[in-house]
Amino acid sequence: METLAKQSASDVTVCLKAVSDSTRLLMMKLVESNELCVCQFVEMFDMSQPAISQHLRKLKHAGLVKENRRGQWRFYSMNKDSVHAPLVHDILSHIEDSDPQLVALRAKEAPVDCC
Amino acid sequence: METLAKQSASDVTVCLKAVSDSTRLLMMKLVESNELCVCQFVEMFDMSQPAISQHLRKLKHAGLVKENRRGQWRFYSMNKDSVHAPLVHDILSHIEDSDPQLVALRAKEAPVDCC
DNA sequence: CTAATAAATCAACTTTTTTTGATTTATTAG
DNA sequence: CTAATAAATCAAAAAAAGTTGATTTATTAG
Repeated sequence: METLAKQSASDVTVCLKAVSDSTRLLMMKLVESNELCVCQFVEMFDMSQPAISQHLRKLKHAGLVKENRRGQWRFYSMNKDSVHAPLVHDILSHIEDSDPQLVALRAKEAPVDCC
Repeated sequence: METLAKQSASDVTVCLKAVSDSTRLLMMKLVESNELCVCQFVEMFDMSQPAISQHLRKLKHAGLVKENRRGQWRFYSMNKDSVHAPLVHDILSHIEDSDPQLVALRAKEAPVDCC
């Protein structure tokens, strides 16, 4: 539990709304330690590209992830400078590493040039 | 941050969905230290009785609150025995006590026989 | 320049969530 | 028992969120 950097209830709500969807919650868990590109998310979650982009847009809008363009790819990683970062970190710490969904996703992690 | 009692990602999602609404998030904050009845919530949030009941139903369904009947009133308080309790506690700890919405709600806290 | 690829955006559609008004259930007081 | 009050439930309406297919933008490779 982060004791510093408390936020307003409405800021906390913004963060919770961004993360209260299982796709986006898992995205945050994956991106906590990794940088992933859109095409990798598409492969891992087996979802359409626009659907993945919309989820990433929500996370980016809430300031939870940052975008990094390299070549034709856009990489996403956790924005550790966000006001929400301590809260997100706390939330993610409640997910067990042995979680079956998470394990399955990581097993499907393809190389960047997957697409 | 609770280090014990980790949960599956889908359990965490259930908890986050319950709490990712500003009314319900504030309800949890109020109920963390207090026991409140439906009519008090109605007064404080200035919402219809069925709307309040539906929010409480969601929180109860997720196991976040427990109901206590006394006379014609039903009191709600945080369910500290829930698997989600440590996560909820962590989330609530990110809300500043000086939060204007929270302060306004507490100022409106009426006695139990308000209705 | 042209073709190919990655990913954003957009509008339409679908699904889920929230709110409302009406009704029902349950408890208390007379 | 009857009247009054608290709060749940229900079905319908409204609002918000998620998904899809098509299109656009941008970058890279030839």
